[in-house]
Amino acid sequence: MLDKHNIAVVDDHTLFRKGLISLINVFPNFDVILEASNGKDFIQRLNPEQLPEIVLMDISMPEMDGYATCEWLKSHYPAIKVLALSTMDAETAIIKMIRSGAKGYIVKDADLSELKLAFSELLSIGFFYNELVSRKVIHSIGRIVEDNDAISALQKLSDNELTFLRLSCSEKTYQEIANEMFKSEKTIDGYRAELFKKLNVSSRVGMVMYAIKNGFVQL
Amino acid sequence: MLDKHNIAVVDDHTLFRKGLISLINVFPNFDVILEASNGKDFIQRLNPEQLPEIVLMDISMPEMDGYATCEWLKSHYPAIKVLALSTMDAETAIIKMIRSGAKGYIVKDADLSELKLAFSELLSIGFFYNELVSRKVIHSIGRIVEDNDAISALQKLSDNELTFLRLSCSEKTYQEIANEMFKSEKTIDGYRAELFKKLNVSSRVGMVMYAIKNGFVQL
DNA sequence: TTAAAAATTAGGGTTTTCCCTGTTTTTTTG
DNA sequence: CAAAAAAACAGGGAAAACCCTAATTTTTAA
Repeated sequence: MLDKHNIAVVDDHTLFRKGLISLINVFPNFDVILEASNGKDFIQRLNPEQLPEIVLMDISMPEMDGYATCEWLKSHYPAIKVLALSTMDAETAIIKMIRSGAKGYIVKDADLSELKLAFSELLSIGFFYNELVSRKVIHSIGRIVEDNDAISALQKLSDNELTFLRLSCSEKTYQEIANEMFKSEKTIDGYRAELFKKLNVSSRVGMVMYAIKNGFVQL
Repeated sequence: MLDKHNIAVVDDHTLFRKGLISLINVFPNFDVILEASNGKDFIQRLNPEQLPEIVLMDISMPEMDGYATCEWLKSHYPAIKVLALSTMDAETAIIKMIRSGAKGYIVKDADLSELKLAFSELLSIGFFYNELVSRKVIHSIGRIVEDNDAISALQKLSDNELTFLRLSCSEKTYQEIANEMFKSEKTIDGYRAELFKKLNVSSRVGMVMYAIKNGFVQL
């Protein structure tokens, strides 16, 4: 009898999670020993006596998202490998997740063989960067080399910029946003200009779409 | 040996679909006989010799989405019951799907027992409206009664309005959109005004957010 | 405790968006 | 065909968004 590898699955969509677990348990050498609906839930359930080797983790989750959970794991259990799982193939999401310490990235419409491959690679060579991820990463690095504005997407936004960004995803005017943030209109105009640069957009619509695409606001 | 009920599963996310199928096949009296990755694929694979009784169908899919597929089924195989499956609990999505002929609606973070219940109800009483759906529907009807602007969200948009809406989800100016559509700026301004009314918004940002939220554009 | 850096505020001008009202053209329908 | 409805187009004006440059205040760090 071969020893099975322990897997954890963290995803807020119950049906998806249960389905995934059911699929994984069919693999002869993998065993799901832990499931959780978000990062906080996961940390609570994590039993130091029986740690998973691999955590299949969704990015967008309530309470505590994939990025934060990944960061937490990196500092608390660096040996545990996170395989990020997402519908988004947005470059920033992938880069951000890898920066947070994920060892691999797989999209939800991958097929079963790819998931199995990802598990194997994670255990053998410690990471799984498929063609999609490689392409995005190279693209990102390429852009950093040829145009160092483009790190922008990964630059952190200040609290005020973030608040402004969120408030901009509405029908409020900049003036109204200024009032709400107790700042002058000119300050808000500064946030706008700064965000346009950082996010590489040139209109409020572009900014809002960026915010939605990258999960800064939820609809 | 009891006769099993035939199920079809239509979802573009392979991992999710496979997982779901694996889950359903555990149910003793349900059997997945057909899977497809979108509406077009589903219609192609549909075998009149062996029709499913229930189709578990995602809403947002490439090529042909849940609404269109549902409409097609309503006119071609009215006996087949569609159980809409979505991450969105947006009111408009639910209403729109039900209008398209879906007999039930279930969210992806429902639990397994709810899925089973939905199947049973569909077969016994022909529909499954859980508490969530009922609430949304009632809310929607309520709004229609007290404020008949609100049907707006469900009013159809003309082809030009739809094209304009999609093009607006970008950093293009209205002038650029006008050129692209070979229309005068004033005509485009008319589309804008009409959409503001229909979608009940008052700014381009609001319009764009509506479009994204309701799947008129994908990010 | 200063010098440097970052954040906030300002002035002022251009473009785009928004919102009226009304005319002309095209399409639909009795 | 003629009336009605829908679509396209227009003028013009106000508000909001956008985009410079630059001064002042606050924070950071040598």
